[in-house]
Amino acid sequence: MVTIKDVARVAGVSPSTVSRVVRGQGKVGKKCRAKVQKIIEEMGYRPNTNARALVSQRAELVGIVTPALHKPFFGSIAFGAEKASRLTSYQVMMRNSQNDPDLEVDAINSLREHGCENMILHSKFGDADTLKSLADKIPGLVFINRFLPEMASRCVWLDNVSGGRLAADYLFKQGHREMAIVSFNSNNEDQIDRINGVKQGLTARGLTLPEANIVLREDAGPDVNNMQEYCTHAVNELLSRDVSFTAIIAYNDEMAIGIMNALFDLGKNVPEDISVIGFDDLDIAQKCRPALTTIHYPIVEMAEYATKLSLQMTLEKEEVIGRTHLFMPTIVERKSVKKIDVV
Amino acid sequence: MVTIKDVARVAGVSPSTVSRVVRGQGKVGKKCRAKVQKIIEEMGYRPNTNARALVSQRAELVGIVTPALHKPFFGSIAFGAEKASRLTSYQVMMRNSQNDPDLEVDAINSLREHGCENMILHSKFGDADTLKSLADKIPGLVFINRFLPEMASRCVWLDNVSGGRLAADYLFKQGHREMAIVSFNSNNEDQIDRINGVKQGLTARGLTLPEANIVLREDAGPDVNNMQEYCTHAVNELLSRDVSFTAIIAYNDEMAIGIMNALFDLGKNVPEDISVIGFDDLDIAQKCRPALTTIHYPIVEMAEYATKLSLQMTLEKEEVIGRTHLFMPTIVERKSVKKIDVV
DNA sequence: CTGTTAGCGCGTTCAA
DNA sequence: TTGAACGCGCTAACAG
Repeated sequence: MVTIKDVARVAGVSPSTVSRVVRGQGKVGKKCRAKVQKIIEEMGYRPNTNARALVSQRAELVGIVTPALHKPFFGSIAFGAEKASRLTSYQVMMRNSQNDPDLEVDAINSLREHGCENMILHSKFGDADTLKSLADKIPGLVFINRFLPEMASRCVWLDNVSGGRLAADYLFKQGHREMAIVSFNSNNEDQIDRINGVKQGLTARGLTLPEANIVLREDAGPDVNNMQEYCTHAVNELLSRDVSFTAIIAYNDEMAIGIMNALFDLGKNVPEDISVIGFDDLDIAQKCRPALTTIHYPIVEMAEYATKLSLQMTLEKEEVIGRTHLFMPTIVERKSVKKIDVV
Repeated sequence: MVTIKDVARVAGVSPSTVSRVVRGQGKVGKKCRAKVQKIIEEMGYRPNTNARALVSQRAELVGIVTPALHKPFFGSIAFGAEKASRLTSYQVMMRNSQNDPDLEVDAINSLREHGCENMILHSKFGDADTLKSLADKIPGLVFINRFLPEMASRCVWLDNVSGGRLAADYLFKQGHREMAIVSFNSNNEDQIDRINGVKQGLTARGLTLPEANIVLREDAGPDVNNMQEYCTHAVNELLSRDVSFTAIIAYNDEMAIGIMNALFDLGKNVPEDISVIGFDDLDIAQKCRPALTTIHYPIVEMAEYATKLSLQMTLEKEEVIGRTHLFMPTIVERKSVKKIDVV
């Protein structure tokens, strides 16, 4: 391993000078700089990041903590963060939290031991006080996909209410007047927002959504293991209630597909018999048949933005306060919603 | 930040003693150890990994380099590696290579600057010489999903030939006698192996696969951007050749789904009219309809194994040479293959 | 069993 | 414009 001393010796200068050349800072004579630069390249010298982190008390590290990286939604967060980091000299370090608040704290702490000051945290279940105390210690901590009013300027999140409204509006424009919702009932606030958005959209059109048209289950959250089973139960439940609807609004794409499958298994056609709309716009939404009409969640862009925000918070003087970072979803029209002629 | 000196001062001992307690090594008096331990916990002391890495010349880091983390297959590699790392004190650092050999080398080098000695590399296009010279410098470099004969003991890979054979065998048992293959034609050796496997399977049954039943395209590899378009073209091509077959063997699940969609768009039913079989067993395979019969690729287990292997190579004395690490695929039976009664 | 010393590679003073 | 000296937090070698 070639060190700064090696370069200095060969170049006939002091380590300090090499250091100045490497960092492009400080006054160095023109000729001297060129010579040192040349030798650096010849010897293939690369600064030791550990030594740097030690002396400067900051590692150029972006930490990512998400529930499970093999899920495309979270993989996209990692992808976006890496994309943004690559523009700088920062590296990405990651940990899965498995949605366990304790593991989450473990993950964060172990990242901190590495001098990681920049972190993107996807936490749905960590309690606000814990997160607040973490944020006080970690200057570059940013929350993705969660809104904490007391730390609004660190939150990069999506307007789920708008997403719900978008779904209701779109269905209305396609001629639908009676809709149903299949979602979860957990601590996760996203689905509450999405449902409220749907209700708002309908109210604005002078329509209402009967409570019987909403299917929720107490014992499940978005990370339920057997999604298909859950959806099959939910669809059966909905049909057994004997309420009327022409479209189902799903909590997300995964559920939408589970619902389409359940309907398929019951011999019902989507969208001919029943329309279905999703949320997230995962890859799978364009790969299933019928291709899923859904609400696009710009997660890669959000992760890139979150990473840049985090970097800005630690690198620049100006505080990024007084505003939050709210992204807007959009609708992606595909084939799972039928156009109904309004009489 | 609380340092080893702080703990030493409060405990009334020397930093070395604290160090011994922390690492659980060396001789420390029973009472002394207990006291130091208590103070460590009270003060919330955590060793600075950068200082450790600096002095020991090795960081406890597992680096992962894959083409693109937002794809579930690669996300699963990261997931598996993290899962294995979490059992130790190692952290995971990751980079996307975007299938670009230059970016790949960049990624590896920047990982090395962090003292990362353990790396899991998913490289399909890096040339053998480059990889060999990398391997000489990086003691814990492991290749996943690639076989390099000269570095066999560092390769954790899948028996693609067996996978192809498995597909052919299964189809044969379901009564199929005439099959078609839709795949790619790039430098990637996987598809060649898989096709050879299919041929082997058929040969063993006394059957042959006419070349006209194989559709490949020169200008595309597994990372083709518009998979659906590619599959639609491929299916049209196959049908226009007017060859006879009852089942299509796809290169992977993504293609299989593209093929099913193309058939669907042409008004053909899977599996009633044509059977389809995939490869990989991604999440999507069980979520599409008909659910996809496919060859299971145990990628998470392989990534875990690769990580442990890498750790073993750097931590333990015994060399892990003289054998390679070949995983076997299995078949997962779902709904996309029709059972044909053999007359 | 415990403490002292030295040094990992680097950035940051402060003198020259 | 350049160099020498110091210390970041820790471990290893040695001394006691």
